[in-house]
Amino acid sequence: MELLFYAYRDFTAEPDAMLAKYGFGRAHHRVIYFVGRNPGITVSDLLGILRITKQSLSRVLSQLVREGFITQRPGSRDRRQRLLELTNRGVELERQLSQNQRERLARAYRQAGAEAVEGFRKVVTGIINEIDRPKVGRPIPLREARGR
Amino acid sequence: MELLFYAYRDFTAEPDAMLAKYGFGRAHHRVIYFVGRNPGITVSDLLGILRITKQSLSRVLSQLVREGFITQRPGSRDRRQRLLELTNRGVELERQLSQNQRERLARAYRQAGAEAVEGFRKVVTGIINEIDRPKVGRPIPLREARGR
DNA sequence: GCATATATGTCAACATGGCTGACTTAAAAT
DNA sequence: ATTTTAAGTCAGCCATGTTGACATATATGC
Repeated sequence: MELLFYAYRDFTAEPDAMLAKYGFGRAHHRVIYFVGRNPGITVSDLLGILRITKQSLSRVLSQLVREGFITQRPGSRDRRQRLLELTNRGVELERQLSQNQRERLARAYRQAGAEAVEGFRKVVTGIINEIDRPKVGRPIPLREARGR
Repeated sequence: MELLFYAYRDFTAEPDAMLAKYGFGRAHHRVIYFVGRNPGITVSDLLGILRITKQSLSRVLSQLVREGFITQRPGSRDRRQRLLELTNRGVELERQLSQNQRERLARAYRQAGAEAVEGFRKVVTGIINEIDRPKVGRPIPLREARGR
């Protein structure tokens, strides 16, 4: 428990500081990250990942759209949906924000060795609620292709 | 990065829900947890772990003291200090809150196996800032014994 | 085709837990 | 005697979560 607290504290500290320069917070980072990983994701799928209310998401998402980091386009199969994607600017910001975290992980992996990384992934996956484990590490299937 | 997000999200969800019944939040949990792990810790050491301002800490700490979960007593060597300890009530709440997390970790450990756990600990430790790694897993040395 | 359900968004109000800045008190250190 | 340190307080701000109520467009089902 202690390990996880410290790790999360240090894992988020530097991106948080960078985000502050844009007037953004950690919530913006999460949205950018998951939209980047799942181009074309729907609002409701994003809500399901973040587990926040749509009112909370709306605040940060509309800011990101307004400032040109994310675009919305209607779904072709279901035109109620607004599929989300990063703009070039969004991709750039994502890259910048994650760089620190990637480097931090890369260092930790290098020091610990491949076998330890394997164990790390196993345990961390085991901490996640069983229902959500299958979707980790894979992009959310596009609703476009999912049918209804 | 994704793994860590999901794991932390699910790791904190249930304690958060329990805390809400007491009118407490995650910040209270952190204080209770670290005071429980480090009986007699000083306010400034606690601030150093949590990395928040004393004004932020004060809000939750004084609530916990007022409601009888934590006691303060002056340091014997340095009487400016207020050493923090859980009351019986505090211990009980800590136990309750952490039970979920301990069980979750125990399940993950059991499924992953001892070797994976070893790797998990190595990698997570590597994620933590180097400067703080030594103190993880050990109680903070009491200032009483540390001298000044 | 009409009724209902769904995807998304919006307004308003509130709570939690961060923050800064300014200032106080008591005790320790020099 | 002066300065530094440990702790606390007051006030106000900001980010990000919440609930509840309601609006709009589109899809779906009978």
